[in-house]
Amino acid sequence: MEDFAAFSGISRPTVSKYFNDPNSVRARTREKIERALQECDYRPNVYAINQNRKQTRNVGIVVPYLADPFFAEIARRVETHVIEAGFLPIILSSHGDPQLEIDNLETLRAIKPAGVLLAPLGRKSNSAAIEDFCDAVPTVNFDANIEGVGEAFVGHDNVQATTVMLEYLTRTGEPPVFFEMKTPPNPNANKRRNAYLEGMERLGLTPQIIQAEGEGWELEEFGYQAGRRAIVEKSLSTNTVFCSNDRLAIGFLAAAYELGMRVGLGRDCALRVAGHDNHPFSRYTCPTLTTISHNYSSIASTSVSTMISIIESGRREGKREATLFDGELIMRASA
Amino acid sequence: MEDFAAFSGISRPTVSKYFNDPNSVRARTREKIERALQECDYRPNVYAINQNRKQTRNVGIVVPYLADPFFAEIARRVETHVIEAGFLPIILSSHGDPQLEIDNLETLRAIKPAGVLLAPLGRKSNSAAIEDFCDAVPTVNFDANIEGVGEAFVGHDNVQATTVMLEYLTRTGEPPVFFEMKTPPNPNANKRRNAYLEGMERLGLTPQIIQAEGEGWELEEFGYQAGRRAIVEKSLSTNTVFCSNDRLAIGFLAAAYELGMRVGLGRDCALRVAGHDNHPFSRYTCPTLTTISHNYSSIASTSVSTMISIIESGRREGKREATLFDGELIMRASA
DNA sequence: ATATTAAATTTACGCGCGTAAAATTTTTTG
DNA sequence: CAAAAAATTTTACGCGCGTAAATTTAATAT
Repeated sequence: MEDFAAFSGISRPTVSKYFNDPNSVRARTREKIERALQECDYRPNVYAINQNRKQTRNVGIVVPYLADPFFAEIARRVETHVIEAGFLPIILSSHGDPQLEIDNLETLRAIKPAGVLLAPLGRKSNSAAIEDFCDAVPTVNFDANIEGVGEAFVGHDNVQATTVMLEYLTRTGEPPVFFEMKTPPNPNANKRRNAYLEGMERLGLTPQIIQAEGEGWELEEFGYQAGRRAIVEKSLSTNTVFCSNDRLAIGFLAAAYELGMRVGLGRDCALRVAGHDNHPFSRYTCPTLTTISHNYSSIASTSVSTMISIIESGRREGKREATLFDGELIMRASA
Repeated sequence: MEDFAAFSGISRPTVSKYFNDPNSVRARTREKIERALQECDYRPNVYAINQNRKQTRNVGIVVPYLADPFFAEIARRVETHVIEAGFLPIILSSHGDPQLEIDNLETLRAIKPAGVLLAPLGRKSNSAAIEDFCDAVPTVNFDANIEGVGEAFVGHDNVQATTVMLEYLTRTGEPPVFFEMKTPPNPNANKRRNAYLEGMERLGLTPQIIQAEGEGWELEEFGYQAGRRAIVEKSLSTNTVFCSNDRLAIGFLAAAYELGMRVGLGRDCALRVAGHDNHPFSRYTCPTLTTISHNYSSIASTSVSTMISIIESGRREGKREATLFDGELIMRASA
């Protein structure tokens, strides 16, 4: 930088200031630096920068399972907002492994991020270790709410969304059976089940819940197995199935197809199937999947803007606010 | 580190040596440091480390589209190998955007990685900029081969794989029509088409190619549109469709389902559909998709080990070797 | 034009570590 | 046991930058 500053005819501290924020120097100075930059291909050393800055411009983004297109989609949107805010996003996936989740947070701690956006695994998360991390680094919790994690929570209103779908299904046909994991990986599933139960009670209907066995993130497989079983054993009390999430629904649809059960709205159909999440693949299932979409765009932008305001204000509020966005019914062919 | 070294009773240079490689210090010294470490929760500053090291332990991994489960899967495997080798993986996705691909390489350049594993976008890649990057950083090219990119290439043998599927399809029924993108995003598609054409000629059969229009990575959508059209207009000369990749096949299956065309092997089926890639979702399509799998595991491990050996030997070979792994036929219900 | 304000410069320090060389201690070998 | 080898310690430097304080220069307002 010394040499580059000499070359550009500007002092090193001013050049340093320029790289910190190009708009913080006079226009003529900026021009001179940028002209020199085009001839010199000099770039400041990030390690030296971050060693001396009080705060880095790194922002960590941790998701439970990046190979799931749902999380890939939300991570992509969050990443875009982080870049637009002038920060450097570092995306890490926990691959469904609680230990890796902690390792990821350790990795992040090492790079001293200005803030972190964390979508935790949920039930299996080591919440003590996560809280410990949140004490050290300003964190915004998103997607799966874990009390006490982070300065704020931004997510999907599972109760509203479940209720909307429940009303739609009951208005247009038989009331739904609820299909979910027996031991769901994250707390959203519990909120959805409870909303189903309360909704059915409110409507004066008898609820039925079918639970798929399985541990891990192979949700399509669990949905397929349990779906197949439910169909073969004729354990569904109505012709309508409301799956706790789209991945289970995808597995259920595969089972129904294999068993020759026609799924959809028509009179020739034996079954209606609905999902939840508006998974990127739900548009291409057979039949296309009726589901409820998260407000991906609002969740991503609010998560990031909340994070930025915490970073910039520098204050860690005592109150932890939870912001929920309504889901949107996506009517397709399956229900 | 000064303070921690004093606390542990070991000199700072030796502590530094320990963090560089715990096995490089005497066992008793190591024990003393690790005992101190349990009480002190000291951790070295990565920025100071990387500023002074001749080489970092960072390894960049760049994939064209992480929201595609295929790339998520391969990236996950590569990542695991990189961690096992004692390096820190940095995964970046180009999100299908050539400019972002270049930006990602710039980001990587800033962190001075020991090496980079690059799966390029392909046709749209700014190959001049990529070559420029490869001159500066030891790079291994994987998945999509672009001549001149990187020190080595590791990938899938598209010709062998296509040939195997072609033989399987012709032995078990009518010869396939080839279904692909009109302007495929990467060079693998061209290899597959050519292998199809050569294979058909060798078998004395008349090839037919149907091309889907579209730009970008919404392959299911393009497959759906073109598939629907081909079925409606009855432009398929046989009852068998060999899709250039599974995502197109997923779209094609959606079209066939919607139009009431039963897909599969049985006598009651009107159409056979095969894919290529063994996409993570191909197990859950309706019907399940017959396809050809990459040797994911070998491709990932060989990419990484090639990279490591280049890093450790320090030499940048003049010769650029290409390693191809055979595909494996995955027989499922669709063909 | 002068006074005021804003920006740039000069000078200097220190971040936390890697690393090198020489001196010392400890371990291994014969 | 002495000699050789290996590991550690001591001492010292510098990486490339952020940043602070005091000073000088340039831009703006009166």
